[in-house]
Parts: sequence; C-alpha cells; structure tokens
Amino acid sequence: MSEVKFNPHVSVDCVVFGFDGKNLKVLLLERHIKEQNEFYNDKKLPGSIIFETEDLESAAYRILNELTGLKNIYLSQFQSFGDPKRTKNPRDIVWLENTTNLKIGRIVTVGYVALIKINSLLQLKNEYADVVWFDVNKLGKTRLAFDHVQIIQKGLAYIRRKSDLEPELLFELLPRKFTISQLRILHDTIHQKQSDVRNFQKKVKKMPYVVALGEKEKNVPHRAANLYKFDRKKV
Amino acid sequence: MSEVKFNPHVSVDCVVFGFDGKNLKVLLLERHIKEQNEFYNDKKLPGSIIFETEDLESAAYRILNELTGLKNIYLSQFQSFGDPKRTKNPRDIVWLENTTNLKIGRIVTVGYVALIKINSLLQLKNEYADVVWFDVNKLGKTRLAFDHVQIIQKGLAYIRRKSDLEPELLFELLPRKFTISQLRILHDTIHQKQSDVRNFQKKVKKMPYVVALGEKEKNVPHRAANLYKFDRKKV
DNA sequence: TTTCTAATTGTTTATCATACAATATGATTA
DNA sequence: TAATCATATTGTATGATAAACAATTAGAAA
Repeated sequence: MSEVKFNPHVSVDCVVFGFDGKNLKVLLLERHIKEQNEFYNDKKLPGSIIFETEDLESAAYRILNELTGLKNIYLSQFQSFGDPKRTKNPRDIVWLENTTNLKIGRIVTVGYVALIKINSLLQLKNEYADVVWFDVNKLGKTRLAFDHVQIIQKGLAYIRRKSDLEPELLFELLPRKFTISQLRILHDTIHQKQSDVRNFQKKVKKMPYVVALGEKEKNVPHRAANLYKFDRKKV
Repeated sequence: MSEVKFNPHVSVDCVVFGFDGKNLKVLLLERHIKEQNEFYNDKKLPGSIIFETEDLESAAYRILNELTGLKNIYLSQFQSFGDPKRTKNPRDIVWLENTTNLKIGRIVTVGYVALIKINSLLQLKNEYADVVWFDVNKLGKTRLAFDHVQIIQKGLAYIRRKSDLEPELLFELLPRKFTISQLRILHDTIHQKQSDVRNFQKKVKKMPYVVALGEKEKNVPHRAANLYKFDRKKV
C-alpha cells in the first residue's frame, strides 16, 4: 500500500441503510477490544479518518467501496458531529490508536447516509468480515462506539425528511424488481405510519418512473403481485 | 485574554441572513490584505477555527455573539466543506497565518446559517468594524475569500428548503411588529415567486401564531396596514 | 372443489391551492 | 374640502389533491 498521510482530526462516518422487506436496517461492524485479558465487544459505524488530500465525499465513497464493493451508491452528507467529549471514551481512544497507529486527540466527524439494496453486498475485505445488518428499532439493545447511536438517529431523521421531498430515493432500498406492496411497506416503515392500500396504489400509478414489467411474483403462497421497476430517466 | 488552544484543522463559518424589506442580505466582513505594498480587498464570511475544547455549535455562537452582541440567535448547521483545495489559495493562507499565528494546512469548515433582524446589530468589536450587508443576488459582483460563495449558495438553498417545512422561521428575519405585506414580500423573496395577495392573506389568517396587535403602521404615505406579531408559543 | 392469503380496484367527501377584481382607507395635493 | 394617489383589505368559484371506506379476483395449498 502506498504511503498516504492521514488527517487524524476529521473523520467520515457512513450510516448505511438497507431494507429487508419488513424493517429498516443499518450496517454495523463488530468491534473487538481486548481489555486486561477480557474481550469487550460492541459495534460501530463504518468510517475512517480522512486522508490529508482527500475530499469528504471521496472519503465516504472510499469507505463504502471497501465495505461493499459497490460503485454508484446513493450518498448524502447530513450532519457533522464535533462534541469534544465524543472521542473521550478510553475504550474508543485505545481502539483508534491501535488501528491507526496515530496519537488521537479530538475528532470531528462528518456523517453521510448511504442507501443500498440489502442483498447487494459484494466483495468484503477481511477487515470488514464482521458486518451485521442491525434493526434501527433495536438500537437500544446493543452497545455502540463513540456517539454512533446519535449519529444513526440523526441520519434516520434526515432520510425521513429527505424522502418526503424526493420519494424516488426509496427505490435505492428496494430490489430491482419490486411489488407495490413492497414499496408501500418500505414507505410506511420510513414514515412511521400505515397507508391505505388503495390510495397508495393510486399514488404509485401516477408516478411515471414506476413502470410495470408485465411479470408477476413467483413462489408466493397466494395471488402473485405484478412486478415493477424504477426508471430514473422518468423522474 | 486567557490561553485558549486552537484546533487549526476545523473551522466554523456563519452565513448570517437579514432582510431589508426588499432583498435578502448576507452579512460579510471586509478583508484587507497587503500584498507587495499593494492592498487587496475582498469579503469573507464571519468564521473562526474552533477551540480544541469547544463544540461546533458553541463556536458558531461565539462568532455570532462577538459579531452582533446578540443572544438567542436562530442557528442551524447545514453542511460541511472539505475540498482539500479550499484552503490552497496563497492569499487565504497568508491571511490565515497572519491572523492566527498558526501554521495552516488543510481546514474542513462546518457551515451554519443564522437568521437575524437586520436592524438588531448591537455591539461591534473593533475587529468587526467592517461589516456589510450584501445582497445575495449580487454575489457575482464581488470577490469572496476561500469557497465562501459556494458556502453562501448552499446556505441559501438550505434556508429555502427549510422554510418550506418550518414557515415560522421567517419571523426571525422580520421586525418584531410587521405587516402581512412585509411577510409576503419576504416569503416571495425566499421562494422566488409572486404570491397572490388575497390567497396569502387567507393563509396567514389561518396561522395561529401570527397575532394582530390592533395597531397600524405610521408614517406611510398611503393607507396604513395592520401590524402583527409572531407568538412562538402558538406554533 | 374448497379454502386461504394477499392483490387489485372506484367512489365519495373533505381539504387545500389557485385564479381572479372591486372597495376601503389614510395621506397628499390641488 | 374635494380629488387623487398608493397600498390595504376582502370573497367566491374551480380544480387538484388527500383521506376514508370494502368487495372482488387470482394463485397456491389443502
């Protein structure tokens, strides 16, 4: 690996969302810390301190590429976090200094939201072997590094607001072929409400960028639904 | 002044908007640079590198307090800017190193939008003597430091989006007592459109937080309009 | 053939956004 | 004091959108 100079004062963290058909999930990495011969486990967001000559968005893409192997990921900066106390937990400091070989002081981190199709993870480097899709409604039930719970909550709020203005953003989370029910359940999950089935159908039929494929679902134990695709050119 | 340790890797810039009754203005500081016995003048956003132990939002409040003397300013983080080239203009580097006495490399800056009543500027420290309210539509006609034009444009886009969702934010820009016409002109300025006078009046009458004062304008050469105030408790 | 599960479809009503112009008021002026 | 000027104030009709509400259909399984 070529010599790259890190800037240990600024980092980028990615809140990667996926949808499993039922719930919204966030991609987390397992972290293992050895503390006085005891192992401590928790989870963290994929992130990295930036290179000295790297743009913020490039850093986010770098992280996502290494993590998922994907190109053309939906990515959007949503907020920066700079509480001086956010990098003061000794466990986090030790972990940082071990993984970066740098003396770490304060780090301001820039939060990005990414949206991917949950089954699209490709090559995973070894360092990203311990990846889990974690239910965003169960964040209270696990331990996260740094202020990553707060970052996820803000990322979630951001994507809720943003998908109101840009509903086409939801298709990043659905399979390439999807049913209107899948779209509705995703929509309802994100907006935390229950839509009327008929009204939702009508609304979708008026979206020129949702086009019927003339195919039906297969292997479902009930009436098969029509399949649709998203056509970005028609947005 | 007590010893405060700066963190020269991260800064905060404030895009302070005001409204003069006609146009949206942004608050800029005049910058004077001596270059080989020639004076070079341009403008910059109020901003500062952060203190090592200071939160981002606290830094923004610190800047605004020193600049305006005001407390309780509407403030909202909107985006961070980290292009490595943004701090590579020699003029900017010289200016930074002269004003901070620090060796400056790359700086990531966090953008905040602030909204104030244009006539409310109070104490101005000497260092902020050269303050101008600059028309946001005339930004092409002046020279700005760093990437401050871009930061202002993004801040403007942010406030446009945000005031759609939170119309009560507009009252930060109006005098304490205002007419519905003033509110409409501000609204139209921000949304870049022309509202129908009657429809706008109806809309305002349905806002419980806009309350009539039972007073009228004075010293206007035409029929005096009713005055209203904004009641935050009724939002 | 029956049953089960989810998919598909229309009508009514209320609400909200838009289009559109005449009259009223206060100050100024002739 | 009457006319004029500039802006404030007000209502109705129409179209578009959102919300409420249930019966029928299709495919798989029993």
